[in-house]
Amino acid sequence: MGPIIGMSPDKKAETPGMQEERAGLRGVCRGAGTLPEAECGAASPLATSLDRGSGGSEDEELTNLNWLHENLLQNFTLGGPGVAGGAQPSASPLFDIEGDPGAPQNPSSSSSYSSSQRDLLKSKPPFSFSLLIYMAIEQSPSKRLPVKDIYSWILQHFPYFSSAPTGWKNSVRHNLSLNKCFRKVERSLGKVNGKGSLWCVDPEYRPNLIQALKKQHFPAAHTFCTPPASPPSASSPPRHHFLQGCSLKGEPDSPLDLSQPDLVLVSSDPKQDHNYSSMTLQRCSSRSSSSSLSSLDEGGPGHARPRPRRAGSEGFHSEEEDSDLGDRDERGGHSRPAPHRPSPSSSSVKCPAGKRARRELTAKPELDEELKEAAGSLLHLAGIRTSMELNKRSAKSKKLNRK
DNA sequence: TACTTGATAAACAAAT
DNA sequence: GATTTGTTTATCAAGT
Repeated sequence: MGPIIGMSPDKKAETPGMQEERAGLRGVCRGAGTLPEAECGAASPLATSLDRGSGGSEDEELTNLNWLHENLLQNFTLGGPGVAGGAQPSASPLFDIEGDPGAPQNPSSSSSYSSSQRDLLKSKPPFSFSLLIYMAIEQSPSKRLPVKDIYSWILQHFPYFSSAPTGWKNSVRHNLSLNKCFRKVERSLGKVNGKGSLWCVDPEYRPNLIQALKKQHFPAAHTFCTPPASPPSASSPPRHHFLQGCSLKGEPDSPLDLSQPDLVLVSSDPKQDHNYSSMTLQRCSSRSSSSSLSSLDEGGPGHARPRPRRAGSEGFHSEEEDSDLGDRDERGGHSRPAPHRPSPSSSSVKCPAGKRARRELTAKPELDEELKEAAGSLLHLAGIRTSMELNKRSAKSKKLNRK
């Protein structure tokens, strides 16, 4: 996905107002989208272009993702009751960031938001479907949702889809099926209501998803900034209502702890923001063309190497893990078949049954805790590593820009 | 140019 | 039988 928009030209045409919105938001983002040093923490060695301040070029302004933050902020602070699937925004750090239910968090209903900002809500979300799904799932109390509720969540938070052709649902299902980050779990026994299974996030990939999410959301590298010791200053722009709250709340191991935007490296380089390939973190194996984060553990294009053992996915793990090797190696390590070319060996390569079997295993809560810890550790390590790496790149691109 | 990634469309099967 | 869900394949655009 390209930066900011990431949609095909025809899709650009679908949202003709985007450019104006972006232009309009530039002003907004200047004020609300940048990270004050104080918030990021002066001690952070990972300051990025956003933090570098207003010295950025016009081009940088156009390409920076601050407006995404705005969008995200707005979308995630939309909150509101009645999220399908039991997702309860108000109970989520994403929605009730500061634990203040009374806080005005609904920009769409707030007159303080410009029409362009509201329009932005109706523009195509700058998140891949994987991330949307991830957010939806993680927003649910049980961390698992049926497809239908994933639809609902997306619809509710990204009104763009309400008017979009229904193909997006197909894409959602497609992503769920193909993206290893998501796993299917059976509905709890006795609960026969509803079709299909529940979907949850594979803890193993949670850090990857979080990182990808952060990369899209928070280009400013406030990586590993410690949570602010003091409450947000009154001068903080609206955006920080989200961010600060995020960093204030936060159990370290909380899944999709967007309440910790600082935990994961974020590159300020727009060119990197959507470049999952730049991630050095353990990554999802490629499962398909549309598997987001799909090359996370590829080790390189076309590398059919054994996947690293899981750092802790026992929640979904079983003896099937053995077949999982085969499964994932076959599907992931196999890498993606050459584009536009049917894979002749697909019958021997694919192992949907194995995946199904694995997916049907339900997570064990006690193990899930371990997974969360493991994920947290991974996330931490990965964040440090990638941030340093990306900082290098950032410096490099800076050099190039000067030339 | 080749490759990766994400989006989209479509077809199909199974479940409800 | 219609709809929903899940899987798979193919194609395209954009970025590297």
